[in-house]
Amino acid sequence: MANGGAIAVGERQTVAEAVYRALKRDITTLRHLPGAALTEQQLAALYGSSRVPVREACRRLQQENLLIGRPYKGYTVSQISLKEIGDCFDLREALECHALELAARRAGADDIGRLARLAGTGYTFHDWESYADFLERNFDFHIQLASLARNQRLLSVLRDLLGSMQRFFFLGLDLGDFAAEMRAEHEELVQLLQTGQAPAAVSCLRRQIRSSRDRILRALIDERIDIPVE
Amino acid sequence: MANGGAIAVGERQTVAEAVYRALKRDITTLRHLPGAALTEQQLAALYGSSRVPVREACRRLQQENLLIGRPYKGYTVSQISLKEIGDCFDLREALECHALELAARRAGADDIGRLARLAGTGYTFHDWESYADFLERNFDFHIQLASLARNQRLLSVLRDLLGSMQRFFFLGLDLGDFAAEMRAEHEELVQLLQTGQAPAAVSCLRRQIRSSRDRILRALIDERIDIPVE
DNA sequence: TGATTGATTTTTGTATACCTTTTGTATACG
DNA sequence: CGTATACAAAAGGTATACAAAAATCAATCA
Repeated sequence: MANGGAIAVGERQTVAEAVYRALKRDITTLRHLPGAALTEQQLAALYGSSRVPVREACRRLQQENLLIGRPYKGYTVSQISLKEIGDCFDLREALECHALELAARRAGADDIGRLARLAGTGYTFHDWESYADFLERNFDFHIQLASLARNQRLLSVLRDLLGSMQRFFFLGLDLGDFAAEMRAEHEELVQLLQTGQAPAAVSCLRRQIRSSRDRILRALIDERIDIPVE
Repeated sequence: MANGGAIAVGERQTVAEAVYRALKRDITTLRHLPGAALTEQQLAALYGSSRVPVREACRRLQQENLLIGRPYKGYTVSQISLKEIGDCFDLREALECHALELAARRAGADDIGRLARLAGTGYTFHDWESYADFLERNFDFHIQLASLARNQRLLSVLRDLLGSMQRFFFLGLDLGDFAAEMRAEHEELVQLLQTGQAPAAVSCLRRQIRSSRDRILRALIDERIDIPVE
């Protein structure tokens, strides 16, 4: 389930919320490419509303670092740079590993069971539709993992961070078939948690996050995708 | 905030930005108490604008966890609970300590010098005006510290987090005179950094953050301030 | 020829009016 | 007496119109 923001599940669907979701989806699935220039009017026409809900959506995405708005100039989809990928993964590692350390002390067996059910997901290589689906499940897995720590604030920060990193993964998925690899990683992690090996689980997670970063970077280099260093 | 809400020189100031700053200041200085109900109309009248800029400010503060808004219902100033204080300090410790570990590897001498200049600040006990000033400088100190890590994303997350924690400190300052203590802590930290003792600096920072949390919690208990557990 | 200035255009910023949703209340009905 | 329903009040949600700021471009002057 997407619900990327800190919004309650049963929330009423307002136009602003719909535009936010649609725009975020189009950014993370690279329909709006990094660096693309967007104006409120264009977006209002594209998503079929007036400027007001569009504006609200843009402001939210701006705060999530997916859009950059400049006064009286319009919005630009954030660039993906090597440095930004590195920064995000570094922060992610710190947050998730810390969460997992807490989780090992606080989580119950049923919590871990719920996690296990989210672990076994994959995707079909070159099936563009299945990417979005997989990324959503992968997102849920990591959020569920972090929620074991029972720290709402940490969870909300991680939600935003992972949300803004989705498009990195989207880039990576199409450049190599990692479905089996990632699935195995998830299951290994769950196994370690279920058998109570907390420190091993943390270093396992750390290893996985780093290899996830390296997969993306390697794929970018191999395919000669040209993205700015900084 | 440092200049009492006056317009910074050379800085672009829209009405929405002004309302945002003013409202945030009034929330962090406890002029709007936790749990207070606010409506867009009230705020528009209070800050002298129409509902549109107020709305934008409220959305930003909502995303920063200072306001809670429910569709068609209005806004509520976020409650301060013991659990939330704990969560925030825990997250802060993870973020700042991680930043400091990176900083020790990446910072130059001039960076640390800039930090040293921000360390030596205090406040006057029971001088309400000096609290806001001190908190602003303290904020700058910790942001400057984290910026040594050269991770923009981490910095931006920490900014939001510390911003939403300001009112905790505001509560704490009025309940005890910690000016000298905090100043000494800052200077000890700078000293360790200048002499290149990275691991000692990290554990020093960790100790300081925990004692900051304990000061606040102890003050709340001593003064029999009644805040919800969760 | 180059720079400067002023009009024009583009785009966001703000105010206002109106719509939708929610909630509370009063009244009628079982 | 309780419940249901309808209506009204309150609040945010949305659309539209207009203002203000910034960029652009052309015309003019040194």
